[in-house]
Amino acid sequence: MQKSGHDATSRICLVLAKVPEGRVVTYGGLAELAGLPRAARLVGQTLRKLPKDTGLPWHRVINAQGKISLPEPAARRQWKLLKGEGITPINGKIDLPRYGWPKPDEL
DNA sequence: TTAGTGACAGCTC
DNA sequence: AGAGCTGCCACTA
Repeated sequence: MQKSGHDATSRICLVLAKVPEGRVVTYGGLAELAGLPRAARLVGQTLRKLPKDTGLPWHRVINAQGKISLPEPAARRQWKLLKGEGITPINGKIDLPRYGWPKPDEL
């Protein structure tokens, strides 16, 4: 959303916007889908800057461990949003193989 | 232009 | 299984 459309930020937002409800994507995965392999950290920085009124599903982004990477206050909100979409943590973690996106095939 | 930083990931102990 | 260390990429000062 800023300059043109070939900025890392823009591409990340574009891919993020494609993440369907009830699914989640890892930082690394999102980076890769955005054409920025190994740039997981950049995704974090980018998401962090997103305005709060953004329509992007920022809450569907979690780390490769299936956990929230945000600091406490925000972490709770993210969990709540995820649960609101039907995503329930198992043992405090999200089952990526199950909720991960994209998914080549639906069971 | 160089150095420092971060909402990560992967490997090792 | 959990904690720690290192690597990586793009961004900001």
